Amino acid sequence: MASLHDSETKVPSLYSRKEKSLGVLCSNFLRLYNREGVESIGLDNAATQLGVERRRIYDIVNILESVGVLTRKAKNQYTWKGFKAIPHALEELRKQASTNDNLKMSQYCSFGTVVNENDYRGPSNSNNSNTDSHTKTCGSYKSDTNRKEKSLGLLTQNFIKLFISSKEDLISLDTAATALLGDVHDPTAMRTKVRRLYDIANVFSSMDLLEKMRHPESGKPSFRWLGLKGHVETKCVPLDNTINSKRRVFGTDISNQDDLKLKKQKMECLSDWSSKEVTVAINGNIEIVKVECDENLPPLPLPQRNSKEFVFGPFTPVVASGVKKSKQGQNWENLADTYRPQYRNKALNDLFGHYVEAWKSWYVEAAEKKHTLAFTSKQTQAKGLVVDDTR
DNA sequence: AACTCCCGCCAGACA
DNA sequence: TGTCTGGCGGGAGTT
Repeated sequence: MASLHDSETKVPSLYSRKEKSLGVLCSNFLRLYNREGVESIGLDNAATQLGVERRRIYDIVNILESVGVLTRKAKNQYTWKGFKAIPHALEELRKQASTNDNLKMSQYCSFGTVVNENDYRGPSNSNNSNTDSHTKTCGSYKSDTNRKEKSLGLLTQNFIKLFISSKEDLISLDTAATALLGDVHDPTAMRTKVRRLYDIANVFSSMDLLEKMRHPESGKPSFRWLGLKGHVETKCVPLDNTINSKRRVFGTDISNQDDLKLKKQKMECLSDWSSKEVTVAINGNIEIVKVECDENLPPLPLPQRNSKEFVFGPFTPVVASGVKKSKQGQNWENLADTYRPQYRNKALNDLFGHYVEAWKSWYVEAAEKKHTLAFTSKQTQAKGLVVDDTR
């Protein structure tokens, strides 16, 4: 019996699963709050503004909190710290990963014992004394600890630590789940853990902290840690070839050299985040550029305000190949004809392409009409002359 | 078929 | 007791 939910009877709906993804939600969240003047975030407000359920906001907030982007202030209230807080949070994680006695750094770390009441004081408080309500007094501590051990925030931090301390550059979520679960061989637990890792990975991917690709050997979907520096470099696509972007197309291969280079970067990400200079690709050349890394660190999802070379955020267009920086007196019509920004966001790219095509066809149509009009007016003029002639 | 991950139930914490 | 928080896994969409 066909139901309304049968695919055959489904009207082409406007519903898009992708539009509801945590990654997209995170991008929207950051666009909403990652700007000057934002200090406090209300969860209700966020949910309303973004048009999503509160439950989804908790997911985003917990993940962002674990990398220091915001901190819990009170019930329903968070303090916006911004991306400038990420370096410090990651440095803390790196320290924890390197000093924690419980960490067993074999091929992958076992994080099953990372958490104890001393280690985990809530996602964001690696740097504070934590008077937060997350820290409970003895009464509910035992049961709470168990809950905390499984929290998304902690899982996020351990996930990051896994990348930091792992010898592997690419880690599949299965591998990560196994490492994070310890010796548990429960398929249900595995599936649950992988689900959560997908959530985290989507958020980090949208922030360009993480990159998804296929493992060259196993062919399995895997993730590569980019970090902030990787982020900056990833954003700066060599102008001579957009395909050379560090952001690979899903499933493409990685050369060993790339692997080595990026692995090196991975560690540099953590030590150099406070650096005032970063390496960027400008017009195909690698250049050192000064940046304000602290309070003036450019907001991630917003287009760069000062530098033309920096490209931040998933919606920022990437300069197409062969297009040099605009010179004075440039032929803008030619530029419009040859230059099409390559939006990283496929939807935007498609949309832009659509508008370009529409504009072109409109232009052609208009030109034709103009031509026809001129032609017919000439004809009528000529006819008029003829008529006059016949008069 | 495997991968991906949205969605919302529901239990525990909190006011 | 009502509300907030968020772990969890079913199952639908995507590849």
